[in-house]
Amino acid sequence: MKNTLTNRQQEVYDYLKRESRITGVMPSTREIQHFFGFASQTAAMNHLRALEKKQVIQRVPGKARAVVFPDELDREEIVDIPIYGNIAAGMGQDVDHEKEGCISIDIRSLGLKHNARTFALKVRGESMVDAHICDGDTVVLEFREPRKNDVVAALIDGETTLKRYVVENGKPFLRAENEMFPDLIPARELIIQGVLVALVRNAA
Amino acid sequence: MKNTLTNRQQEVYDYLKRESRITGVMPSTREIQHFFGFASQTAAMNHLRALEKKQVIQRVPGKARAVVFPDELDREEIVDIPIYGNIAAGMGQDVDHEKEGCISIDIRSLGLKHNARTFALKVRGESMVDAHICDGDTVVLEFREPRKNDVVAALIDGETTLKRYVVENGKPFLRAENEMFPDLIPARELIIQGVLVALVRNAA
DNA sequence: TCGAATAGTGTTCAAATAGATACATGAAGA
DNA sequence: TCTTCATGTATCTATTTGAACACTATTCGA
Repeated sequence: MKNTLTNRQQEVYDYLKRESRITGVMPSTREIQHFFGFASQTAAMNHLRALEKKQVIQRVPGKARAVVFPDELDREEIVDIPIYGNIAAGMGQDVDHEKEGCISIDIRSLGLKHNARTFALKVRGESMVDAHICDGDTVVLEFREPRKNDVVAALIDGETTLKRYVVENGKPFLRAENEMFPDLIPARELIIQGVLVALVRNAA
Repeated sequence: MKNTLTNRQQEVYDYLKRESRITGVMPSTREIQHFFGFASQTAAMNHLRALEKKQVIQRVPGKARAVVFPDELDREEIVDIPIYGNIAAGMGQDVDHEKEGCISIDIRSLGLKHNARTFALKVRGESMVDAHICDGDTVVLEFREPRKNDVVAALIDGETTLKRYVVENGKPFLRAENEMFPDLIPARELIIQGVLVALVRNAA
C-alpha cells in the first residue's frame, strides 16, 4: 500500500521529479494539469493527494508549489567540487582553473567541513598505487596548509604530482608515493596545491 | 561585481539556501519579510533583485516561490545510496537491511545507471589492500550478476567479504583479494551480494 | 454485488503571492 | 558635490494557486 504506484501516478511522480530537477521549480497543480492535458485542475489535485497518501511526496498546506520529496529532505548538505584537470598530466600553475566537470556529493561522506575550499583532480597513470590511489581515480584536495604525513598535490616542473608531506629533523620534505622514485624534495621550494582529503573511484 | 555580496545579502542568501534545504520549500517574499522582521515586503523583493543581479540566484517571473540556485541547476542527478553495514564484520544474510546512513552523490561521478540498484558497505580491516581498498573505505555495490574479474561481495560463514570473481576452465571461482588467504572457492556455493562499482574514501 | 480506489470533468472561491509605485536615508565612489 | 547602491517603509493591484464541492465512469477485490 506504500510503494505500489499506478502507472499514471508514476507518470505524475516522474514529471514532478524531472521538472523540479531541471527547472528548479516545483510545478503547480495547474502546470501539472496542462502538462497531462487534463480538462480540470482537480485531476492534478487528486493525483497529488494519492501520491501523498502513498508517502512518496509530502505537501505543505496553504503554500504554493509546496510539494516535497521526503527522501531528499533528510539528505545531507551537498557540495559541488569542481574537477580541474589531471594529476601528472597538466594543470599549469596559473591556468585559471578551467572546470572539466563536477563531483556533487554530501559533505558527510567525504568528511568535509562546510566551509572547506576543495577541488578535484583525475589521476592518470599508476604512479600512486603505493598509496592505494589508482589510474582513473578522482582525488579531492583541500586548499590548506599540509600537516605531517598528509598526502599533498605539488607542482613540480609544470606537472602536478602526489607526494607525502613528511617532516625529518624539523624540516619538511616531500616523499614520492612510488618506490620507483625515492625522491626527497625540500618542501619549501615548491608549490603545494592542495591536501588530499578524499577519493572517489569509479570501478564500473 | 559578481560575488561580492553585502553582509545583509549574504544573510538573505543563506536563509534561502538553508530554508529550502531543510523544509524543501523555497520561502516566499513575505516569509523572507517576516523572518528578517521587515515592515515591508518590498524589502525582501529588493534583496531578491539584488541577489539576482549578482548572479547567485535566478527567478522565474510570475511563478510563486520561484527562486532557483543556478549552481544546483546544472547539477547531475543525485542518488542516495544506503549504507547497510560493514564488510567482514556482520551483515547477516537475512538482516533486513538496517540503514546506517547514506551516501548522496551524482550518478555520473560513480558511473551509475539511473536505474541501478545499489548499496554501500564500510570496509573494516586491511584484508582488501591488494585491491587498493583500505580500512575505512566505503564501497558501493550493485545488485547484479557478476562478470569475469569483477570484485564481488560474498557472504561466507555469516560474514561479508570482498573477493574477485574469476573464471577458470569455464568454472567460476572466488579468489581472495589478500595474499594471506590464497583461497579459491567455488562461486556456485555462495551468495554473492553485490558487484563492486565504486568506492569512496575519506582521507581527512 | 457492494464499496473502495482510480481517474476524471466543470465550477467557484479565497488565500497566497509577485510585482509595481512613491518615498526616505545613509554610505561609497567619481 | 552628485550619483549610485544598499536598505528600508507604506500601500495597492493583478495574478497565481490551493482548495472545496458536485458529479461521472471504470476497475478490482471481498
